[in-house]
Amino acid sequence: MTDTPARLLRLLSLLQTPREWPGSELAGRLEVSPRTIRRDIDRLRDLGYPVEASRGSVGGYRLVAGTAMPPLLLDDEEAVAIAVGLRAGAGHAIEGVDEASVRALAKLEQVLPARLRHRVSSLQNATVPLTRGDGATIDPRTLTVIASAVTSRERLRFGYLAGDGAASKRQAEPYRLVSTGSRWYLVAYDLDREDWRTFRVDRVSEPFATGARFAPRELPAGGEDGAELLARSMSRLQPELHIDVTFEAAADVVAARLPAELGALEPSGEHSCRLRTASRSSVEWVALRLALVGCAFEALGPPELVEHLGVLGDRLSRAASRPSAAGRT
Amino acid sequence: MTDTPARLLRLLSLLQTPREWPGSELAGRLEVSPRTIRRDIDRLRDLGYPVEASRGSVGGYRLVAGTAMPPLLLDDEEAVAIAVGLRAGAGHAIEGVDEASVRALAKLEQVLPARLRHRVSSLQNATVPLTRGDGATIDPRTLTVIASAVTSRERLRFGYLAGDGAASKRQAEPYRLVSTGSRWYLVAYDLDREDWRTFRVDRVSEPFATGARFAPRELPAGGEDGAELLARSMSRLQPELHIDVTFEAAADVVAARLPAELGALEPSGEHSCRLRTASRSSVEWVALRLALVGCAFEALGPPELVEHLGVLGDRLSRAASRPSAAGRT
DNA sequence: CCCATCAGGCCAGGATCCGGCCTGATGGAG
DNA sequence: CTCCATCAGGCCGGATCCTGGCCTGATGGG
Repeated sequence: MTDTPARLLRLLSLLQTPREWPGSELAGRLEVSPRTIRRDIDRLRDLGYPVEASRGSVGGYRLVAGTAMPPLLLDDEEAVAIAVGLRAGAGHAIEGVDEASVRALAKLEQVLPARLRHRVSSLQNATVPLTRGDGATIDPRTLTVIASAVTSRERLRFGYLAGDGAASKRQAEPYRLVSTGSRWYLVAYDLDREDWRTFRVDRVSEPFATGARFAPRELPAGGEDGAELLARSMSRLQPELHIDVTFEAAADVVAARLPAELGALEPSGEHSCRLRTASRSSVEWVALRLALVGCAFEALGPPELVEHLGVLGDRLSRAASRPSAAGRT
Repeated sequence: MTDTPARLLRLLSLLQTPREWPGSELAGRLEVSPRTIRRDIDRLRDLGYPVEASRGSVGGYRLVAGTAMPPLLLDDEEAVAIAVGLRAGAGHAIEGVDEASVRALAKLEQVLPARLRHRVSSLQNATVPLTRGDGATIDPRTLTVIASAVTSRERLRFGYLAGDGAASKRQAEPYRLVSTGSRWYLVAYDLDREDWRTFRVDRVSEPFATGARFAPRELPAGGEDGAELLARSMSRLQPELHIDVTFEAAADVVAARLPAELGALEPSGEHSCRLRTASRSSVEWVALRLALVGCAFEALGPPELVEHLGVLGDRLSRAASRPSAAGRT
C-alpha cells in the first residue's frame, strides 16, 4: 500500500496548522502508534522540514521556518483565496515578482479542482481591476496560458491587435514574459514574420498552446537578454513620461503614500517637495497615484498629465456641483 | 532511508511544472528505474492526484486538476510572489475570501524561509497600499498573528485605541476575524471587561499570542454568529452611506468598471444609468471608484460624498492649472 | 515532586519496494 | 502505411524498510 508517503503528507498538512500537536494526538489521527509518529517526524526532519518540538506537559510538534519551502497544503478556501489574490495582482504587476507571480498562478490553476474554478472567477468579477483608465485590462487567463507555454516550450497561436488597429493571427515560439511598470509583454519568435517580436499582452486574444514543442532558439545579437530586446522595441511603443510635480506637504509624508517605483522625492522646503522622474506608466495611472497622495499638489509636466488631471478635476467638480438643470435629460 | 516518500514529493514537484515529462526523463532525474517511476505514478494516482499521461512519441506525464488540492510545491520566487500578493490583498479584503486569504497568508508565513522574509517586506514597501484616504492601513503581520491565535485558540494580548482616542491594553480570547467591505474586525471575548467585544483591527497594536490555550466559549444569545455580533456593534461604529449617483453612460459599460459590492445599476435611458445603494465603505473609497469609472457622472448624495468629490475635483483642477509657473511647454 | 512530553536504541516479523523482463496498446512522425 | 516512442501493468526474487512494542533518558510545567 502507499501508506507511508500518504501519511507523511497528511502529517505535513497537520503540522502546517499554526498550533502545537502532541505526538499522541497525531498518532490518533493518523492511526498509527506514537512510535511511528516519532519516526515520521524524524523522516520529515531528514527531508529538510524543520519540525520543532517543545517538551513538557503542553508541548508538541510544530513546523517552523526552515531553509526551503515545504509543500503547501491548502484547503479549498485558501486555494481560492490565493488564486483570487494573484489574479487581482496580475493586473498591476508588482515590480520584482511579476513573472514569478504569474508562474505561481499558472501552477496553481493547473491543479485547481474544477469545483473551485467557478468560485474563483465569480469572486474575481466582484473585484474590478484597478486599472488605469485606458482600458488595457489583462485577462489573467491569458497570462497563465502564455506563462505555461513559455515554461513548457510549446508553440503558441493567438490573435493580435497591432498598434495601428490591424488584427492578425500569429504563431510564435514564446520566449519570455516581461512586465514593465504596469504593462505585460511577451517576447517571442514570430514564426510567420520569421523574426523576434514583442507583443503587448493586453492586445493578445485567445492564446492557446498547440502541443508542438520547440527547441529554444538563440536570441538575436549575442549576449542580449529578453528584457533588452523588450526595452529596445518598447522605446518605440511606449512613450516615456517626464514627470514633474510639486507637493504641498513634507517629503516623508508624501513618500509614504507614493509607490516607490515612481522615483524619489526631493524636499524643497519645510512643507513641500518635488517629484521629478521618468516613467513608462500610463498617464491615467500616474494621475490616480498623485490624487491618492491626498495633499494639494501642482503638476508642471508633462502636458498630457496636466491635461488629464484637468479633465479629471473637471469631471469630479461637475459631479459634485449638481448641474441638474444643465444639458442632461 | 526516507527514500520513497522523498521521491514522491520530488515527483509531485516536477509534475507541477506545466509541461509534460516522459517517464524516462523522470527516471533519470530521480535516479531510479523507469519501472519504479511507473509505480510511483500509480501511487500518486492512488493518493488522489490525477496524473494524466499522453502516449505517443511526444507524450509524457502531467498533473491535472482533480478533486482535491495537491500540495503546492513552490520555488522561492513563487513563494515570495504569493506572500506579497496576499499581503497587498489583505488590505482591501475581497469579500468572500477575506478570512481564508489571511489564513493562507499565516500558513505561508509560518514556514517561509528566513532568507525570503526580507524580500517580502521590501517588496511590500514598494507597493503603496491603495487604501482609502482615511489612513487606516492594516499591517498584514497584525492580521496573521490574530488569525493564528484564532485557529490555535490562544489568548491574545494587544494594545487598543478606542474610538474616543483612549489607549488601553487588552487581553482576550479571539473568536473570529471578519471583514466587511474594506475593514477588518476581530470578534473576541474581552477577559478584562468580561464580555464579548469587536475590535477594529486597524486600531490594534502589537498583538501577540500568549501561549495559553483556552476552551471555546459560548457566544452570547443563542444562535448568534460572529458576523451578527459584528453587524450589531458595527451599526454603532460605521455610518452607512446612501449613495445616489447617475452616470452618463450605458448601464453595462458602467457595471464593467464598478465593483459588484457597490450594488446594482438601474438603466435610466439609452446612455445613462443610476446607482442607488447603501454601503459601509468610506467616502474616499467610493469617490475613488466613481472616478475610475471614466465617464461623466453626477453625485446626488450623500452630502459628504458630494463634498469629498468637490474637494478632490478642486485639488486636481488646481494641480492642472499651474497657478505659479507660466512659461514651460 | 510528579507527570507529560520528546528522543531514540533494539529487536523480530512481516510488508513493501526495487529492478528486470515481458506483453500489449496507443498515438505521432516520416 | 509503417515504425518508433511512449504508457500500462503482470510476474518474480531478493533486498530493504517499516511497524509496533518495550525500554531508558532528558526536559519542562504545574
